[in-house]
Amino acid sequence: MPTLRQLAYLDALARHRHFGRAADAAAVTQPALSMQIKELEAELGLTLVERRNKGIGLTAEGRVVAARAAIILRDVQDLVDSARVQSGKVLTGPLRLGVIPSVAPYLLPRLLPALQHHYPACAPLVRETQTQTLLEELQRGDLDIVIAALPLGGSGIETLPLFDDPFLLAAPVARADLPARANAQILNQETILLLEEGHCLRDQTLDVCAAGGGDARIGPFGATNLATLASMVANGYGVTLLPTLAIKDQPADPRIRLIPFKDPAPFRTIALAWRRRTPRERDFRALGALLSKTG
Amino acid sequence: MPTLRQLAYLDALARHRHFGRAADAAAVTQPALSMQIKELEAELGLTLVERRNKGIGLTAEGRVVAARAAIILRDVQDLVDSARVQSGKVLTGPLRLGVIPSVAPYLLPRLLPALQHHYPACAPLVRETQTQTLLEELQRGDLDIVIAALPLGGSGIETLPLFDDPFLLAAPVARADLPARANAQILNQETILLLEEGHCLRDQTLDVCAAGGGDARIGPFGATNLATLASMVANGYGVTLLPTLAIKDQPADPRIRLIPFKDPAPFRTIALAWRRRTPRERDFRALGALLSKTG
DNA sequence: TAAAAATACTCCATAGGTATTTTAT
DNA sequence: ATAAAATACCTATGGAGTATTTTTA
Repeated sequence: MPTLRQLAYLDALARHRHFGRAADAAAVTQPALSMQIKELEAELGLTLVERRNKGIGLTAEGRVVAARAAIILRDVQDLVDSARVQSGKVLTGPLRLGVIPSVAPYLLPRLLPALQHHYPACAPLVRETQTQTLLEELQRGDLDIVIAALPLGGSGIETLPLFDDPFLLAAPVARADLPARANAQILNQETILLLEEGHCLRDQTLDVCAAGGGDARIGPFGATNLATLASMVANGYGVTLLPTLAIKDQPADPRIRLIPFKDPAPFRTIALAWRRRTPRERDFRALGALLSKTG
Repeated sequence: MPTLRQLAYLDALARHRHFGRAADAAAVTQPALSMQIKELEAELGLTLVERRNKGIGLTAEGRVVAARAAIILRDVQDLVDSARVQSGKVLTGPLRLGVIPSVAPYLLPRLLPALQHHYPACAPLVRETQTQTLLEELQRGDLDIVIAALPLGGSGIETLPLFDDPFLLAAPVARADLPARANAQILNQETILLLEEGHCLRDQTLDVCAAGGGDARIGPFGATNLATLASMVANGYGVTLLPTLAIKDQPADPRIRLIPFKDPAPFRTIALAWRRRTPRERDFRALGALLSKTG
C-alpha cells in the first residue's frame, strides 16, 4: 500500500510539473521526492511521470492516480479538521479564505482585526481572485471558505448569505443633469464603465443595464479593481455602479457624484460559501456570525 | 498529518475492539499497534479509545475518526486497484467474492476451476452469507463483488444480470396426485418448507405463494441450506420451490419429484453486483462474461 | 551545454519486536 | 487474580540530506 507521503509528493508533482519545485512545495529535497515517486511507481507497477528535460508531465495513468490521490489527501485533511472541531476548538489554526476583488479591500480591513480579536488562534490566509477560480479551489480543498456574491452555483457548495449590498450610480460630479434618484433606465443614455471579464460585479452591472432596456454603451477598457473604476468615473469617462460596501468606509472622491436608486434598488448579496462535506461547518458559521456582526 | 498506517491500525481496532486481536489482524504486535494509536491520538488531540479491561471501545470522537479512516483506506485501495487495472491486468490478484447460500454450492464448483483456468493470476476469496450482509460488506469495501438474486437495492450498487433461474416444485415422490405441470395455485393446498428468515429464496418462494392466493401453510422449521430443505421434502414434510440451478448438476434424490411450472414459470435472476465507484469494473465484467459462458 | 532528474552514500528518526510492568475489573 | 494494554529498550528499516552523475532536449 502506498503511503500518504507518496501520494502527497505525487500531488505536489502534479501541481508543479517539476521535481525540484514540487520538492520545495513539499518541504523536502528533490532526491527525496524523486525516490518516493519512483517507489510509488514501482509499487503500482505504472509509469506515472514522463521525465523530460524541461517541465515533466504526468502520464495518462499518472493523472488518474494523482486525481485519486488529491481526493484522498483532501479527505485526510478533513479527518484532521474534524478532529480539531471535535476537540471543541472553534476557528483555530489555518483558515484559507478566498474573497472576490470587489469585496476584499472593503471587508477585510474590518474582518481581519475582528477575527484576530475574537479568535486569536485563527490564522487566516487570504487569497483574492474571481468567483470562478475561488469555487474551483474550494472544491479542490485548496481553500477552506469563500466570500463572494450570490448566486454561487456548483454542486457540493453550501452558502450562507451575509448581507445585501445595494448598488449606487457613480457619475462625474459635473453631471448635474442626472436626477437625485436613479433608475435602471437612466443607464441607457450613458457610457458604462465595467470591470474586466470574469468579475461578477461586471455581470451584475450588465444585468441592471439589461433591466433598464439594455442599450447602454460599454466603456472600452475593463478595470481590474473598483478604485480604478471610480477614478475613471471621476475623470469623466463614464458612469458605473458601485456597491455600497465599496464607498461606505472610504473618503468620498469629490469628483464623483453618488446617486442612490429608487426603491427597489438593485443590489448584490454577499455570502459565505464552503464545501458541503466540510467538517468545519461550525467554524464557518462562527465566521458568518462574526461577519454579520462586523458588517 | 496522520499516516495511512495509523488509520489502518485504527480501522483494525474499530473492527476488533481489542488491541491484541487488531494487532494480529494488522500483522503486527500489540505494542506496535498501541504506540501508533497513541501517536494518532496525540496528533489529533483527541482520545479515540476507551481503554477498559475487557474489550475496549471507541469514544464518540473515535467513531467519527474511524469512519473517516475507513473511507480513506477504501479509497486508497481503489487507487491501487485502479493502477492494477490501468496496467492492463484483467482479473489478477485477490478477488473477494460474496455469494448467497442458495447459489454458492451450485455455481462455485464450475466457476472456480474456470476462473483458475482463464485467469490463473486471480486469487478468489469466497464468502457465503445472506444478501443483506453481502451488500453491506460490498459498500464497506470488505468485498469486491457479489453474486446474488435480483433485485439488489442500495444506492451506489451496480448490477449485471447473469441468467434467469426458473423454480421447480419439489414434492415427495409419493405425491402422484400432483399434475405434471405446476402452477402457483397448487401451493395453497400444501405445506411449504422454507429457508430461514433473511434468505432471499425464502422471500421469493413466499412471493410465488402469494401469487397463487397466499394461504399455504408454512413449515415450522427454517432450513439453512437447500440440501437440508430437499431432504425435508424427501422425507415427506412438505413441498418447496427449488431453483433449477440447484438441481441441474446434482444427482436427483429418488424420493423427490421435481415438477416444472407451466409457462410463464416463476424464476429468479442471478446477477453480479459491485460498488458503482469501483475502479475494477472491467475485471467484474470479465467475470460476468466468464459466468455467462460457464453457466 | 545547460537544466533537471537520478544515483550514491550517509545519517538518523521511527516503526516494530521482545520482555516486562502497570492497570482495571 | 487475570486479562489486556502500556512501557522500556533494542534493532533495523527507510526516508531524507549532501554530493555527484546521468540524461535529454
